[in-house]
Parts: sequence; structure tokens; C-alpha cells
Amino acid sequence: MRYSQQRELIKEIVRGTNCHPSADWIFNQTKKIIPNISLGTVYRNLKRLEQEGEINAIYYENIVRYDWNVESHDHLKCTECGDLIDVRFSHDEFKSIVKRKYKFDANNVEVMIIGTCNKHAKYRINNGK
Amino acid sequence: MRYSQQRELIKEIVRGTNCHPSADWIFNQTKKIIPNISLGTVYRNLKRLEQEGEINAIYYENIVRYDWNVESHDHLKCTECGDLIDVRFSHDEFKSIVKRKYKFDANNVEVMIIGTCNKHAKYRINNGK
DNA sequence: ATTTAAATAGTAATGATTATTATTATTATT
DNA sequence: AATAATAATAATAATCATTACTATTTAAAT
Repeated sequence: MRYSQQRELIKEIVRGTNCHPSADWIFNQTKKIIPNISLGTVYRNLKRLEQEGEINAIYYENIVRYDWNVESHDHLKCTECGDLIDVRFSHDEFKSIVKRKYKFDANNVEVMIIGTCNKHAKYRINNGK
Repeated sequence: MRYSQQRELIKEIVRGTNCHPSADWIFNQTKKIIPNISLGTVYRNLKRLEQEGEINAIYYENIVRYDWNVESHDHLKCTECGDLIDVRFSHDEFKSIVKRKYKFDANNVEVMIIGTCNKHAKYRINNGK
């Protein structure tokens, strides 16, 4: 694969944030450095980087989000602020259950936990200092 | 809510299949009965039926799929044929872990297991009769 | 039967993503 | 270093799922 400064920048941006950004957010960041970069370039390179295992893609709802964390992991999605939070569960039990009961060969398990994160707790208990 | 034959038909169609259909598939089925039904009507009613808990929506990738099964459950997605298969796991452990470690209140857990279903097994072992 | 408002059909608009194409830039070759 | 070959880009159009809009129809209350 041939070098391109656009692709390097895109990779750097994804690796430099914990916010699980969308293509559009990444596009806006890249424009600050390369003002005439094209949105198609961002999409093409994100897909490419994902295929090569350089970054991770999260497919949930109608938007693809990207993640520098390429290790197998799961997410908490807060319905109040939309944030995604990385978590890690073992999937071995799921894999062995579906193999045994359904003869289904699992490559990947994606767990999305929907709820509200600690920023939005309604009733805080004051335990004193 | 006022009666409409369109909505009744849509509900019947979703409840009458195990194929986790998209809005477009449902639209094509309804057209066989009500030829001039509108795609917007299908989308509007699917959303409505979901909000009322009459049917279930599955948000994965860039398409919404519907399911008559409104009990909490999970899915196996076959990358060969695209089929979704219903499975049921307990989510209690996940919920208690994220509550304890992240102070995250989980309402819902969605597990999607990606792999290949038994229809596509390459090497069948013949154990004899 | 008349009225009222909810629901529809038909169509336009939106938002995310992908495809197309002429131009530009990287890398290999002379 | 100049040239050639071709991969990658910018700019734009197209696509696909979904939502919004609006005039008309229809269920149901009076």
C-alpha cells in the first residue's frame, strides 16, 4: 500500500481520542490540518484501516463508530449523553454454548449494554467524607 | 389509538415470520394485500408498534430488523447467509459487573454473535448411524 | 348524517455511505 | 534527476434506509 498523508492523519486522529468518533467527526478534525480533504477519502481510509486491523469499527444503530482499541471488547452505551464506554467481558461461555446447542461457529461476540452512566445518577448518596 | 387495517396487517406480518424482516421486506408483503400502501406508513407503524411493546426492533449495522419476540433475547448472525437466530442468555452477571465497576445502570443488554451457522459447516464428521 | 382529528398515500427531503472520474502524487524505472 | 506507471485523492453524483410534509381519506364521536 502506498503512503498517503491523509491516511496517516486519519489513523493518528482515531488513535488520539477515546470518544469513539464517527466518520463525520473525524472528517471535521482532518479538515483542520488538511483543509481540502474529501469526505470520501475519510470513509475510504477508515474502511481500509479497519480491514487491516489498524483500527476497530463498531456497528450499532445507523452509524459506524471507530475505536483505536483493536482488542476484543464490549461497550456500554449511555442513553443520556450518547457516550460509549469500553468494557471487557469473556465471551468463551457464549461461544461454547452456541457451538454445542446450535452448531454455530462464533468468530466474534459484540455486547452492547444500554443504560445510563454515572454522570447522570439521579439520587446521590452522601456517605460523608 | 385509532384502528387502521394497515397497522393490523403490519403487526400480523411481523408476527407471522421468524426471518427478522426489514421494513422493506414487510412493505413488499403488505403490498400483496393492500397494493397502494405507502412505505412511510410501514415505517411509521413499525416504530409505533415497537414503542408500544407489540414487536421488537433489532438495531445492528445500518438496518433495523423486526422481531415478534418481545422477550429479552440475543442473536446469532451468520455471515454466510445473513440469517439471524434467536438465542437466550442471562445478562444478570453483566448488569451487576457494570453497576459495581462503572456505576452504570443497565436497562438492556444486546448480544450479537457473529459467525457461521450449521448450514455452512465445511467438514461434516460422519459418526455412522 | 355531520363533524373532528387521526392515519394514510404520495412525494420530497435527509443523513450516512458508496461510486465515479478527472486530476494529483507516490514510487519504480530509465 | 526526468519519466512512466498507477495508486490515491478531491469533487461530485448516486444510493439506500429512513423521516418529514401535505393534501386527502377514514375511523369514530356527536
